[in-house]
Amino acid sequence: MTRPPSRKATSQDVADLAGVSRSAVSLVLNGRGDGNIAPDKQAAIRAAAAQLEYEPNPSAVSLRSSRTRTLGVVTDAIASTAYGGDLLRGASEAAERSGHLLVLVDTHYEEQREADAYRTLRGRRVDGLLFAAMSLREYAVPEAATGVPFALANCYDPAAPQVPAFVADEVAGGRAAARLLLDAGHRDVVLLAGARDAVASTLREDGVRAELAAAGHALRTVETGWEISDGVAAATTVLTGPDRPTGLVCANDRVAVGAVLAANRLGLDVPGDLSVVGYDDDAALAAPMVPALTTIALPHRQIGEAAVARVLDDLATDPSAAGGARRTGHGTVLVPCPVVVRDSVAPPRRRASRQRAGSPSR
Amino acid sequence: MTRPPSRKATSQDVADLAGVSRSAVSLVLNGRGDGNIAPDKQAAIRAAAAQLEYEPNPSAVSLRSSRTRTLGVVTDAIASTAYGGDLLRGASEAAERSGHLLVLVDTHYEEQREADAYRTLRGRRVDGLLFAAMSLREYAVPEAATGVPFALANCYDPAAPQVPAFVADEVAGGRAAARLLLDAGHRDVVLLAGARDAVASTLREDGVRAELAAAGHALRTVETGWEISDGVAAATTVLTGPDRPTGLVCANDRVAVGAVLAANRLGLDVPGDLSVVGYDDDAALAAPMVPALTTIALPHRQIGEAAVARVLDDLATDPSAAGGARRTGHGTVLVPCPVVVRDSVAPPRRRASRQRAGSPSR
DNA sequence: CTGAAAGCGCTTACAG
DNA sequence: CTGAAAGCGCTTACAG
Repeated sequence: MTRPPSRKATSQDVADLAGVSRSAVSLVLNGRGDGNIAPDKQAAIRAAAAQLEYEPNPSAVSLRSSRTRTLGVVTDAIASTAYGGDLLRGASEAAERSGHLLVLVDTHYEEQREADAYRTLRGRRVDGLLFAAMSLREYAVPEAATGVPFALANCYDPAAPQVPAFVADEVAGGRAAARLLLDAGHRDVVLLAGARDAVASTLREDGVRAELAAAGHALRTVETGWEISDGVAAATTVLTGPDRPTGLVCANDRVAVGAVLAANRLGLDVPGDLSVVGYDDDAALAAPMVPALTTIALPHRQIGEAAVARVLDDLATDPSAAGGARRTGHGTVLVPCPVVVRDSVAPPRRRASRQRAGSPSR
Repeated sequence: MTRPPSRKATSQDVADLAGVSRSAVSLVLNGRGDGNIAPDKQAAIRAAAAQLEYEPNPSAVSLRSSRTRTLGVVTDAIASTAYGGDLLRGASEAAERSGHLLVLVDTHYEEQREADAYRTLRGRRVDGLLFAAMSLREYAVPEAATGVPFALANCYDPAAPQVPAFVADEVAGGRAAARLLLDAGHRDVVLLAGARDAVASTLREDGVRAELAAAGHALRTVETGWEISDGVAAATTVLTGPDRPTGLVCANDRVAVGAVLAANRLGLDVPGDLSVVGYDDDAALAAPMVPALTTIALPHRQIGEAAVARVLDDLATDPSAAGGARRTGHGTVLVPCPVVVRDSVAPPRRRASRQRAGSPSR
């Protein structure tokens, strides 16, 4: 009891207090007491452990087990985006449930840092590895990431389709976005498509086009960027041009905000004169927007959860995994995108004459 | 050389390959070779280490040194916000520079999770601890956070002023925001103040008011929330009421976006008819907005960096810190908020008659 | 049913 | 200048 309070108790301290050996302490605290240790001694051990607030030294446990109960997460920039946090949240909750902790390295898109990140993490002897992308993209799994259970979140490697990868079902999301407008009665839809070099925009466009086509309608597409300003510019062009559409599907919520902004500046009301569908369900933008944005959510949290679950599963399945996982072909899994209905979609107003600019509807 | 490639090399492997003892390997690789080990043997050891890609097992090192080279970060929700990422980025870069890694636990504002978070992290024997708040607030340092170097980022404990705390200088930020408008020639300024219960809004308001007062002007204040929709509502009221101001200081960029939205709906141009200053320099909003928002940036990255540097410093200073830090009174440090000039502020238009709604200025 | 011993991989006195 | 030994805290065969 003269142990200074600042020093953490060891199993020896517990053994001394309970009057048993360290082995007994270990057995009991690891649930292998029954049949090995007398019940009263078990109770004494537990009591001593509780009194001393004993927690096994993880370095010692790791040294013995060659497991660190730690998962490495390398991300391209995910800690710097609002919805990236959701992915991390799903991941860390899944990890925590099984007693694992996440160690995060953010590379901010710098190639050099990425190589270092894997090296650092492997050096730390993480039990598994994850690469999480800020937004959907292709990703070439580097050599440094192999030899340990590994999964991809929000990205996939076309050259290594057997690597477990968890991505949003963007095509279905695009279909859902179009369906929202179709169900409200829109026929005349333009897609503010985002940047063409992003795979998400291509996939979403495929979905929107397919759904519209199935209903017998053509789709007009305008390539944009991903920012509010891109939405303003593109929407201004579309809304002042010929054949003004009654509905807009936007590449993401930021573009949708830009579209609303542009509409307002032109004296057009959303959703009265124009319906707008966003994408992402960005917490800072979609719900708080006026009008609140109807949008397609990205299942980032589930993606994070599923990716960690997979790594943990591989770890449990393959006892030798910590030293070099063998993976069999499993491939990419598509996680559905929930539809979030709010206030930016309404039936198209009967097209009479062009709405007069300058009569804001509220 | 028959070592399977999946097994990581140990110092024994290196010693065998170099033909020396493990001690020699340790000495050389830890920079204490000179004067102890013959130069040619040193070279042999380094070569062997490189060839085997030897990396010391961190569990073994930790067990011996009782240092994990790991810092625990508990956050209230920081991983779920865009600018929270900046804080984490600053923190992890500072940590990395000295060979430390960050382990992050996000509590999502759940009290219970917070207690668990500290417990988990302490159980992992982190060398130091940080609490990082998503936005400026007071924070009662819990018992579980003591006994190890500790710092607060983006928050402070009024009951424990000696705890190192790093926060933005919001008063100076508020002054700077007002100064921007004053310098452009505005006299008639309204503050869309955010929620009154937040300490940031109070501090910013003090700054704005002080700067205006020093110039001989009064300040009108409207309490709002923090979201786009709050900005829309408040700005609509202010802009349609008597004594329409020529300049608006907004509690944050989201409110500023709402203010611009409201102005546009009323047919008012920003910055032609109304100047708007934001706060936060939110990456998704400020620069991409149309017009790009002039705003006051939050120095989140520096805050994260400084907090980690402080913990690391305490760790280095106090050799017994890992087991129970003794801290002397240091208190809170204010980090300045940079001014970011973009396009949402202009000189006030000579007040003639009210600008006609419905003539968008571009 | 229980305790003594070995060993995970490292570093640091301590002998030679 | 170098190697053998001890020990960090744990768990798991292995004797008793």
